[in-house]
Amino acid sequence: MSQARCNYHHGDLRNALIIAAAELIERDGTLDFTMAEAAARAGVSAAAPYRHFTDKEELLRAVRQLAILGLGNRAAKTASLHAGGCIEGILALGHTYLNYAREKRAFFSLMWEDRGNIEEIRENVAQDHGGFMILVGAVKAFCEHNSNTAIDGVRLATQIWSMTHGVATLEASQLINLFDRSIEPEALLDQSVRTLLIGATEHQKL
Amino acid sequence: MSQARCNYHHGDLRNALIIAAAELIERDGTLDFTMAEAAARAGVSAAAPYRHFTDKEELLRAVRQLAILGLGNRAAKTASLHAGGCIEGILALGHTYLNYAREKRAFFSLMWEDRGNIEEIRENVAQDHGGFMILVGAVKAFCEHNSNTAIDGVRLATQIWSMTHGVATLEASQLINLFDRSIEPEALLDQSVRTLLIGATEHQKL
DNA sequence: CCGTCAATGTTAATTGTATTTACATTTAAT
DNA sequence: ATTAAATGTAAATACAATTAACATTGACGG
Repeated sequence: MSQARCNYHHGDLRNALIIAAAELIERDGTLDFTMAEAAARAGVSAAAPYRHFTDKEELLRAVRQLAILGLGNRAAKTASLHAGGCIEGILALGHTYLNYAREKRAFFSLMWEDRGNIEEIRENVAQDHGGFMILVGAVKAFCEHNSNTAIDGVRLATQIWSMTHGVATLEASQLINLFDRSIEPEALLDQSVRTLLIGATEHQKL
Repeated sequence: MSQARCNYHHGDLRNALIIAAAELIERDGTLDFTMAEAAARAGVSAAAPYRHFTDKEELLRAVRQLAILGLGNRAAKTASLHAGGCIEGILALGHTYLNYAREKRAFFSLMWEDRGNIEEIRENVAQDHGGFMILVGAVKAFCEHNSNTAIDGVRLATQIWSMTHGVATLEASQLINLFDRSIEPEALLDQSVRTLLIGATEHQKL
């Protein structure tokens, strides 16, 4: 049943198509694979995908979910490697994000790409919850370790996410070091995040 | 000569097409206008555009330049309204960026969108020079006013750009306040930028 | 002023890809 | 076993980009 195609029916075409699409995106580094290509890769005819997705958009959205999940998983793995509350864990999450943007450029951009359905993106990102919540957890732990309970963890995490997202997107477009070749994205990000964290706790002390 | 179409020849079709495309993008909020639509809006046949652009990509790139220029102009205007060296001027530049991302969502995303030609984006952004350099100028002035000449202005400006870009892109996707409805993008950005600026000068003092 | 070329338009293909239609095969439930 | 729902297939369709073949215009040398 969950076997590959025996005969006429595929058995798990929906997922096979998502994977095929992901592979094509990965291979070409763009989102413009054709439905027929994805179908062929899954071993079915060009029209078959329409039994599972109303259109290419919907398939793309499914791949997007996969991409978001993928980043969330990496984040979880990274978080597990660091003691709670230490600044290094937070920095490592940033590196994970940055590396994902580099290694999976097409997926990364797909995640945020507006195909006229922003609500969809919000749902996906919120649904996952994993990625961002992992960061929130790490930030809150850091604040506690620094006797700072007044500043809101979600707010500080949002600042850090924004910073990281900015560096990652600019880096993905090879713009981050456009005006200064010597800038290294991770170093720049680390320094910025440190400043944000320390700044947050210092303001607290005032 | 630079008049609108008298008869057969348009006179300035290239620019007319860029403007038509920009209008369509603005109107629909997406990049998927058709060449025929743009051509019709410029009052010519569907094939005419190909005398001026090898393909839709090239037209899109021209619009991108326009978009980058547009942001640069806004930044220049903003900068002119503030005394050099004051932190408010830098914050105002951030607001300008953020507003551009909101008001011209499709243009804004077009600026960074990878259509397989990243080098092109780099050239456009570098060429303009205006936008980023305005920020660098403001940051350097701030550093001087704070007797801080050791930290590199370009580097600090890159941090601020990244932060701003992150907030702007997340806001454009309506994600910035996904986990905390009460977050206001400008306030979050202001706070972050202040922290980065102050952090930079304080580290300097150590 | 006239003839010719290059530039720029036009209309009518051509092509590639998404999507739909009409029909076929399976599966699953009664 | 029979039949309805699900899932495939092959053969249209529809649309948008792009190209081809032909037309008009303006500039320029004679």
